[in-house]
Amino acid sequence: MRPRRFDAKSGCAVGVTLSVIGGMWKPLILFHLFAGKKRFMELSRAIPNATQRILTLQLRELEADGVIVRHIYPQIPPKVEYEISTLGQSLGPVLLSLRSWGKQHGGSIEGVSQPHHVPEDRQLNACAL
Amino acid sequence: MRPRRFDAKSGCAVGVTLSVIGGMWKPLILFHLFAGKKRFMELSRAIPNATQRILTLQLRELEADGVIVRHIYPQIPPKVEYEISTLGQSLGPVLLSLRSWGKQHGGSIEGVSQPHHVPEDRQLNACAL
DNA sequence: CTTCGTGCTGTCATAGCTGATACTATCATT
DNA sequence: AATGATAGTATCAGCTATGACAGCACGAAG
Repeated sequence: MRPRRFDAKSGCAVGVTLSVIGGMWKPLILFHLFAGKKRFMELSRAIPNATQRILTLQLRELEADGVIVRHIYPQIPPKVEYEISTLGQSLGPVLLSLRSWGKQHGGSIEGVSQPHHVPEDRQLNACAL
Repeated sequence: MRPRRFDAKSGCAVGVTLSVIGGMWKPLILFHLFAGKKRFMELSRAIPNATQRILTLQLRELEADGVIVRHIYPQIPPKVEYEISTLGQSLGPVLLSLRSWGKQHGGSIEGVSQPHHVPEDRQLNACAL
């Protein structure tokens, strides 16, 4: 009775997938990692609106779900790289599907079509997804 | 700055799509409606774990997003039918994509693979999606 | 006259997700 | 000695989604 993240509780396969990609920043992270392995601070800079704490949490969840792999280099200063796993690769088409629907029909959705007055610091966030 | 439901805040198209289908019972509702138009109580009986209030809210959101259409028959007792809209039809492939990924890889995801002690009344919820 | 069915709506409560801010350890650089 | 970089933790707080429960308006059925 502990709703794991999203709606895995639905019990259906759709819920499973949503629980994996359904974090506030998960799609963003995934798309960045699809472009290649990245270090923690690279991701942090790429997604400035997510605090480091959130980023850590989301990365841990993605890792726990097996869609990304964490490589730790025991150096000083520490170095950690995140990489899409094989399982993560298989999420590609799903994310593309979600993206293309959002692109095609997003304009029809009210509350999204009017970004009215988006603070400039939020623009950085507007990814090319 | 009002996070509409899910992560439309992400600003990316994926977030738009997730904000549309990303409710606890939205996928379930959508799949039931894909099978044909349904009355409110039919949906309520088909998804017994969702309270009527939640069902109403989710249906309203889906309607606001334009993916379902609500037909009101001014009768006594009232009769309301919900139907997938044209826009909603276009969500079909997306949901199928999500479902097939969940089916294929859901087993690898920990925390989902062990439904340990699912109360029987929750089983009804386990849809064939 | 009381109950039932329908399609909601209102109130209250809770729990999880998210955010801001500060802090840590270690070494390199200045 | 002071600062910075890295990869996070810790703590506190709030928002939001979800849930349980009750009520309502209206007519039909008994």
